[in-house]
Parts: sequence; structure tokens; C-alpha cells
Amino acid sequence: MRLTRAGEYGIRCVLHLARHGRGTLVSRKEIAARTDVPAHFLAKIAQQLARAGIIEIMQGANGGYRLLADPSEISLLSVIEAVIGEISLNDCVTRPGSCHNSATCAIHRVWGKANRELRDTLRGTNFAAMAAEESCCLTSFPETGAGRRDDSDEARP
Amino acid sequence: MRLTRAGEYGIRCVLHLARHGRGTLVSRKEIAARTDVPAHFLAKIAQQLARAGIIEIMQGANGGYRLLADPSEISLLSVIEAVIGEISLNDCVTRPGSCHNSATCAIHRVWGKANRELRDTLRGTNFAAMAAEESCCLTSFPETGAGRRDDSDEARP
DNA sequence: CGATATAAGACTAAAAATATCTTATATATC
DNA sequence: GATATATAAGATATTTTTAGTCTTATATCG
Ligand code: SF4
Ligand code: SF4
Repeated sequence: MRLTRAGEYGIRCVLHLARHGRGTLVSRKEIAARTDVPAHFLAKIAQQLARAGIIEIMQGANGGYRLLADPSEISLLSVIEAVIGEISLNDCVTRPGSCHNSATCAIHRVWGKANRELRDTLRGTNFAAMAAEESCCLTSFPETGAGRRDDSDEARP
Repeated sequence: MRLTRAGEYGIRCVLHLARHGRGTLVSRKEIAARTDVPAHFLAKIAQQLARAGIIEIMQGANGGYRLLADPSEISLLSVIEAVIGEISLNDCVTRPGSCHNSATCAIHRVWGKANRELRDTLRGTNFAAMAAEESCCLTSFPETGAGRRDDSDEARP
């Protein structure tokens, strides 16, 4: 009944990009450092965000990630579900077949309602407002992570 | 982001008891068979429900479980949280200290709101209505579980 | 007492989450 | 084109959580 770490990281990544605005390229390294996410883990999450059409990944020197849409058009729900899949408070909500009983189950309907409400709330939240907040999440993370200084993929000579 | 199996089992157990009414003693064996829950697992869950004051456990021959309160006074939320602990959609909701940043985080507030809504919905659902439903969950489980015939703790002579 | 229940917690197995490592590929710059 | 720097992609490893089982102890009825 909780968000996974990957989901939380995905949100941080998009929020950081949203603060730079749509289309601005930001390196994975910077995002990882500023949002306190392991760089390699971020790579994986970014791939899922890219597949969902939320960000674009630029390879090569001076590569990085950029937002494809305007922050106001990106909902919290779409980011979360891009990373962890469709939200489902109980198995039978998204897979009614998992319980032979779901067709007539009173509890099933309660879960369905709660699930709908939750998704609607998250769908109703976009990144424009959050990015604009004076004290946003990500400004509080240190610019150069003390314990996470060197996340480069390359070995030093 | 999903209910654990233990939570689901706890709900089934209470619902089954609710259908018998407050104070009626039902054996663990019967509950386990009718709700399709492993008997030993149910024992563990029942202990948590007992600690939360929802059911009472009677030991000895002809023992079993009984509801302490009227089904109308037992909310879905109380049963779930008795089994899986307080609902928390994200770590920082129940443990703000887990992220040094929660005090000023815009996303944090969204999670707080969503979490409150979810808990309110579950709090607003009690077992009286669900137990009264014509085709309740538990009637659909076979009376004698085909693959779960013998859940006795005792070895046969 | 003896049969039949659950208590309590140790133990095991399976699954999922989290993170890392390795090899490959793309791009800018020289 | 060569080189340095970036991400891609997926295999692998570690840790944590979930799910279930097993064993020994205790309570109650008849
Ligand atoms: S018993 Fe009802 S709530 Fe539980 S899994 Fe089956 S359909 Fe869902
Ligand atoms: S960054 Fe915000 S939402 Fe994420 S864990 Fe920290 S306080 Fe919670």
C-alpha cells in the first residue's frame, strides 16, 4: 500500500525537469545528484518515462533528458503509472479474474471506488503548480551530493 | 501500491464473522475453509485482529473467533490497518523524517491529501452493509475447499 | 484424562524491490 | 576519423517483504 522507490524517483526526475521547463536538456548526472537518486537506477526509470512519451532521452556527449510536454500537461498519475504500472489497491481491481468471486463481491466494489478516487486525485495534479512552488522538493537536496559525488560511468585514468 | 494478502484475508475473516452476527463463535477451520485462507495464516491474522479489539479468540475444544462489536461499528479501515498497519501511500506520509525535505515539499502535500481521502473512504465503509448484500463474497467460496480439505493441526491416528 | 481447539513464534520459501555491473552505442569535439 | 563523454540495455546481485508452514505449548470441553 505504498509508492515504490522507483515511482518516487520518477516523480523527482520529472519535477526537476519541470523546473527547467519543457524542452530543456538536463544531464542524467545532474538530475541524479540534485534529486538524490542513484544514477544507474535513474537510467532505468528514465527509459520507462521515455517509453511513456513523457521525456526524451538524448545520447552522446552532452546528452541528457528533456521534457516532451509542458509541465502543466503532465499529471502526477501519468508519471507514477509510467514507472510502476497501473495503480491497483487490490489485485482484483485490475485483474478481476484473480478472484473467481469479484463479480458479486461487495468489497470488490469498495476497492474499485477507492482506486478510482485515488487515481482521479493524482490525475488532477500537474507539475506546473508544483514546479512553481517557492520551496520545491528538489532545491533542498544538496547541489553536490556529499556521499554521491562521482556517479560517472567511466573509470578515471 | 496494493493491499497485501494478509490484509485481504483479514477482511474476508471479519466479513464472514459479520454474516454470523456479533458474538457468534465460528471455528477457525470453518472460516479458513469458507474464505479460502490457509488456516495457519489465518491464526496469525486473527491474533492481530484480536489485539486491535475487533475479535475475541476462544481457545480449547469448540473454540473459535467471535466479533466483539456490531458489524455496523467496524470499518473497513480499522480491519485493514489492524493487519497491515497504518496506510501510507508514500513513506514520507507516515514518517516525514524519512525525507529531510518533507516540510517544504509540494509532492508531499499531494500524497498527504490522497492518503487522507483514501483512509476516509475506507473509514466510511462498515461491515453491516457488506454482510447484508445478497451475493456476498464469501458465499461464493465452496463450502468444502476442494484443494484445502484438511487443515486440522492434529495428525490423524 | 484425553480429544480437540487455538497460541505463539521460529522457520522456510518465494517474490518483489532496489541497486549495481558490464558491454554496447550514440554524439560532440578536436 | 579518433577520442572523450554521455546514455542504452539488460544481466546480475543484494536486500527486504510477503506468504506460508511447522513445531511446541496451552486452554477447554466432556
Ligand atoms: S474477495 Fe472480493 S475484495 Fe477480496 S479479492 Fe475477491 S473480489 Fe477482491
Ligand atoms: S521528495 Fe517530497 S514526496 Fe518525495 S519522499 Fe521527499 S517529501 Fe516525500
